[in-house]
Amino acid sequence: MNVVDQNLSRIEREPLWDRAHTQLREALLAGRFEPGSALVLRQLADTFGTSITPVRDALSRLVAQRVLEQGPRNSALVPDVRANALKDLMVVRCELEGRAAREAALKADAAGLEALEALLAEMRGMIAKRRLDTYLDVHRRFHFGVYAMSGIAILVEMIENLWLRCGPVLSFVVPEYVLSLKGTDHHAALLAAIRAGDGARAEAEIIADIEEAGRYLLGLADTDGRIRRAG
Amino acid sequence: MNVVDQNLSRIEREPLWDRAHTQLREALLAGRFEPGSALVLRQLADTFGTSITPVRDALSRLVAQRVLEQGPRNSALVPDVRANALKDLMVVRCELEGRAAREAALKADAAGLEALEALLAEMRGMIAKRRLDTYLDVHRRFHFGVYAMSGIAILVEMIENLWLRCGPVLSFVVPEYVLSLKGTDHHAALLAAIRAGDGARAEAEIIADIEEAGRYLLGLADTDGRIRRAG
DNA sequence: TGTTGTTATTTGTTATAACAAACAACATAC
DNA sequence: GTATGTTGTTTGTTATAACAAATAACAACA
Repeated sequence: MNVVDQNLSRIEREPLWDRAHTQLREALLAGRFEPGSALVLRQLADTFGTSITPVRDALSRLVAQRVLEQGPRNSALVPDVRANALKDLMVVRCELEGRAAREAALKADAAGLEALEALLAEMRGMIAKRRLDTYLDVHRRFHFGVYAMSGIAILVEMIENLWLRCGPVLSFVVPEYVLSLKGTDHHAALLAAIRAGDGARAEAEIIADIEEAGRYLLGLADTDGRIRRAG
Repeated sequence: MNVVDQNLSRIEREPLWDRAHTQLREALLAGRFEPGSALVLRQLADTFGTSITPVRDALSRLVAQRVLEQGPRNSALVPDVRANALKDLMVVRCELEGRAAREAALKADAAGLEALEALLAEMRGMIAKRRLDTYLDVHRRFHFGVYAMSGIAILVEMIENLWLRCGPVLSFVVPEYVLSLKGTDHHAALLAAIRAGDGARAEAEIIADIEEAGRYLLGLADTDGRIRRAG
């Protein structure tokens, strides 16, 4: 078997548990599962059209990654991120993403800066055109573009995990929030700081960005600490 | 079935995959697997006396936690932590453990401080009596005692993962290293800073502790970046 | 000698069935 | 009426077999 065939078969023969893993992750992020509800093996197997084996595999991985919670009887629960948990997640995010931004400022190269600039412009365009559904995606690429610039793979990986654990809550920042931001564009300031090689300022900007969004989300919480979509 | 029986059955009926997961984790930490080697399902199933199903479950969880690496054909590989990877791990450890120490200084209570003091004394005693095999265990309890004091569960959990990912390398700090430390006792200084409520100093001490051990381990690396036991 | 094709073995993946604990609904006894 | 026991259902766990891809060993051929 030659190299071409190898690549072909590698693409078309993605394991079923991998597919299930990805689909579950996306559904989580999109908020298609009710927080606190249990994910049932046979039920998911039906919707995926597979046996329970790959589903069980995907769920156990998700639980191991703390993306899902472990309920009684080793069942997998959709995490319900309350105000308290979100606050803790934000603390760790500030710490890790702050460090990543600081490192990025030290290691920035021309090509990387240009790519980030393009993403920033794209974000601006989407806000201007009110394309808020796709804004989040570009926003995510911008953030992780910065983190990847740190050159520390483990750091990026752990930040990805944190974003996943914030769950659908992260998507709540649109649409109201983004539009309400007039003066402070932390993203632009972050990029400027990185370009200037100013690690401390880059860290401060990303932390400001995270904390601002965090305060907004926490403001959405009711007395139980449950966070509801603003729209 | 009454409550007593429930608890009994809950204890004696730990899932097989959980057992395998724990045993594999401990073996990893103890360095009983050769770095870079593949963990084979049927082989491990034989040694555990089970079918491959629970073993597969345990391995997939370990890979999801990044404690094991994912090799070709979705096989699970024993990670071989080289100098480069260790350096990155240390960066993230400094960031997270530094923050945890800082928070601990703000939230310390009398009972917790007393417990930490006892652990510190125990560590001193073990060094004095050259009981270096059990030293590491107390050392670990001291560190995580501090982190737990932060009150941020997510932070503690992520630090645990980092320690696991450092793998057997962490155990290399004994015996030579600990005995070579004369003047600087970062652990005592850390505890003093926490007692004084001085978060910045607590963070500085834990970072110094991590970086000192890191420098020692990096000094053990050969030209390939492979780290070998000093003893 | 070096390359190629074939076969046997290894090894992860998936479906399936048997199983056991937990849960819910319902009936029975006091 | 409340408590208790029974039964059926749900649901995660485990063993097993069939499967497919990769690898290794080896034979055949140029």
